[in-house]
Amino acid sequence: MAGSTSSEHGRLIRKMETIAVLTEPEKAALAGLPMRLKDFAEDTDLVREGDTPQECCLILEGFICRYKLLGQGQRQIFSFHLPGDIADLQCLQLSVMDHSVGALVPGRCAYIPHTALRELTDRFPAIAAAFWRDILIDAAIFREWLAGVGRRTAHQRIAHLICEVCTRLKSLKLIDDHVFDLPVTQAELGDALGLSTVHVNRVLQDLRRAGLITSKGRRLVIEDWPKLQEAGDFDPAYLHLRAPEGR
Amino acid sequence: MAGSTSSEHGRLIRKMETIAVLTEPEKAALAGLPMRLKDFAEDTDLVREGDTPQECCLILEGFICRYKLLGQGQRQIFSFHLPGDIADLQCLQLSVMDHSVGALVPGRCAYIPHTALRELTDRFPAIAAAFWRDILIDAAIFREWLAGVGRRTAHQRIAHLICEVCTRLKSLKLIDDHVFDLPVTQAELGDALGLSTVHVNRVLQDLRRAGLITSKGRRLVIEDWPKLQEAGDFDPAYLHLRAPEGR
DNA sequence: CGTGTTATTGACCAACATCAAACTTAGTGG
DNA sequence: CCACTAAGTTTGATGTTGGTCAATAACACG
Repeated sequence: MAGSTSSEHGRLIRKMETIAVLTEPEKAALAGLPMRLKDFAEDTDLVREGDTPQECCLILEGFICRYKLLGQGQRQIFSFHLPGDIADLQCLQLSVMDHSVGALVPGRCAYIPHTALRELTDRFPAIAAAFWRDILIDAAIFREWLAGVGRRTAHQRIAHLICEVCTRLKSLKLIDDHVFDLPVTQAELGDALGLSTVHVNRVLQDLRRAGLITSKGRRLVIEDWPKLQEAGDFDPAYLHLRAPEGR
Repeated sequence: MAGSTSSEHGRLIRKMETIAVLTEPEKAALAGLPMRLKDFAEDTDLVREGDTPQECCLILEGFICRYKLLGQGQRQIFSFHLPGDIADLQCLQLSVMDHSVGALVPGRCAYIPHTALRELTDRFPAIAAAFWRDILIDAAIFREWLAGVGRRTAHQRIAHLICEVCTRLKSLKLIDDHVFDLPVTQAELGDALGLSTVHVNRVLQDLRRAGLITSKGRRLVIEDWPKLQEAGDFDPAYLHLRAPEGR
């Protein structure tokens, strides 16, 4: 815990700052958190339904999702997570996982012992509050997805998701324009949005044809943000971002 | 804070006990919470999207839901709440509401000032933890609904919801068999499950014809729990109930 | 260059939506 | 106790979104 902060801890601190204002001692405490680093391959489960983990999993690099397999072998993806997110913060309070956390691309994460996190939240109520906020924002995103899958058309859902990911990347300062990687297959998009792969493909083509987006490989460019936002009925209020996060 | 506990506070304590073990001092503190009682009529909003409440709303009597209106005038219901639930616990941390809380039938609630709740959570970490747990369970229910709307058929979704409500009522000891009131119109069921009213109606008829349920008015009887549970792909694990809650 | 994964296409189909009307039920007031 | 009314439920006919299946084309990688 010298003066310098590792890039791993920096990721976490930057993320925390998108949801709360941190004092120097709080940042220092975060920077002192013990971390067990781990590289992971594509399609690895970082945590699995039924597990009772003793550590939380901070994403450092990559793109991961939370999901559950249903009775008939179908999959529902609940959320995507970006570097800086702690994907299983919930297991601090709910010991047994009711869903899994899986990597969509190779990446790197840091396991942080529950004991260290508990000590941190005991010493710094502001950090506890920030975690609490984070979990609530998580839930707000579930609600928004629920609204999408329940009541929005396939076109709206896909446009909405693209807007959401872009907005979150910007708030984390991982990008500053409307160009980013969406390292997700169309099948995975379907599992997140409650659509078939084929339909995802067709809708994406529509959005491209309409000039709202372009994409080569996983690189995605939002060509017309206002129209995409409108097409997706997207209002970022539910993300509860601290800073105004621009269009 | 005499020895006796009002029935209002009792409701809250009973609910809290479904998610955590409480000591006597903790129960006493809950019993001492200031409450502003209010009766409400059907179709009233108790809290509205965009509000920044200074009180939380504890349900004492009735059946309420959280919902959001979407761009095209459609409605998505996110959750149903039973007596004992604090429907907008989240506004303790996220000041502005991103959705509304509405009454489906006349009932009664108690508004509890945020200040009192904050003082409580400061003094009793176990209560803070219980609130935290409650919010996480809330999120788990959103995920389960998301999985339903995304990947389950209309028949599964409806069966699943009936199982869920019954299970939660039992955990709150508001019923002890498989008979209960579901004071919700078919239109409202549709808004919760992402279905049209007409389709809800037809599926309910199917479930009745198959002998899984019967209903007269809002009174619903689960005639064949094992089959209904199977039809709904229902596994109560996601509710994270403390006590084993019956078959 | 193969080889496996992902994207794209086409033909066809099913689940569920929409629209509109009729029927029930539960209140309400006389 | 009986009309009257409004809300909710049920039914039928018809339409559409999006699913399924199966084949082909594009890539990415060793």
